[in-house]
Amino acid sequence: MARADTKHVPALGYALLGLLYQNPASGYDLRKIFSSTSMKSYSDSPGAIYPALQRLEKRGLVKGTIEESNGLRRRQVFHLTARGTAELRKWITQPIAAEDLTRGFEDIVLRFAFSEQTAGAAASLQLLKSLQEALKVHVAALHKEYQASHKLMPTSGRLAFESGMRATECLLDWTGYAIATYEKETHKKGSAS
Amino acid sequence: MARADTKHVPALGYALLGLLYQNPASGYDLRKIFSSTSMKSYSDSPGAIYPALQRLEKRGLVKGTIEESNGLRRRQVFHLTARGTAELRKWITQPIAAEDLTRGFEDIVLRFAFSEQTAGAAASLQLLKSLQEALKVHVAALHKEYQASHKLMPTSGRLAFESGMRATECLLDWTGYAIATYEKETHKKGSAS
DNA sequence: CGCCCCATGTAAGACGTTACATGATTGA
DNA sequence: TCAATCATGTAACGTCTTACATGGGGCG
Repeated sequence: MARADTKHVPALGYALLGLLYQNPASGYDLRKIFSSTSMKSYSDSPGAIYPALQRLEKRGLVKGTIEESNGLRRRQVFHLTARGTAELRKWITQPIAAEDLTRGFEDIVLRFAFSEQTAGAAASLQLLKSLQEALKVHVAALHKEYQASHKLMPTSGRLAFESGMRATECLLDWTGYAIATYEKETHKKGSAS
Repeated sequence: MARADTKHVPALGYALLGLLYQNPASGYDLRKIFSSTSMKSYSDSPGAIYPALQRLEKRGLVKGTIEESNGLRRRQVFHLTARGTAELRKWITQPIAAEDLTRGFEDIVLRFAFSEQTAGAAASLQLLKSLQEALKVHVAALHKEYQASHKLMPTSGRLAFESGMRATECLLDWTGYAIATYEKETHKKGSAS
């Protein structure tokens, strides 16, 4: 049994963990999820998924069980181990750092997507609020940089910069909407109990 | 001199080409641009940039000239070759495919950012219109998928999906704004000439 | 002298891409 | 029988990350 804590797990690994938390699945099932749903940002190629599952198994985060019964070729169905659940939860509930925003928002949105089932609605809400604060800071920094440099840029460069600002502001708006959605739900539950 | 046409150039390579088109620069200069401006999505680590420059030079897309004169350690300043300019222009002006939208929009925005200086305002406008059409199709597909699956998702999953839709719609809005900006400029120039 | 900035580079390892290989079953 | 689908895997290759190495110059 290998240690799971020291080594870095890449984004694809967490995507797999999150899906396996919902239902146990084979590599082939997971590939189909990536290729058929809008999770196309993750690779559905066998050369990515099967080695990734092997690594997760080596680290003790998932466990595969061979399913010989059915008529077709043997299938190996993976499910999360306790360590896998813990690792997933740790990834999701960790506080949002400024660096998390520098290279795209996909990882954070993925964390949020899995948060409710894995760590509960309270954790989802906390994640959203943390993200909202981080985004406010980030948007302010972008505006500052824009003020300083927009006059020096060609039109296409300036517009490209604006596209990044708009995308960030759009996500910030979304956090407000998502927080409102969660607070409404919590309120309903609160009044019902 | 190696052939430049057959092999794939990664995103970092194009980012370097685009920056070097604007001004010749050393690896260190380029690293500073990546680390200090909002182009932080590209790696500023020496282990990424120096090998990338070597590869570009091997392919004949850039040429480095050593600058021994100044007091400090030797600097190697790179500039684009004719082939490098051609490759950059080819990358920027190629039509937008549906797959270009599946994994984030960063590459396309980068293409647009460099388009005006490299290929002219007409090319920028064409790129925007092509992007606008592709995004319309993509947004429609996302809506369709949402209709089909949103009832089955937990709240956080549904909201995460919505965040992706909003981001895409936001970029679509931006294309409209950017096109208007360019058409206004063209109009000005047109009436002035 | 020690430390930081300039400036370039390499080595080990991890990860993803592409392409290929294998093998069973179903259906035209 | 040929193709497609199910299902798993490997090998070669390219690239990125992390960490280390080097070496000159200025400054306290």
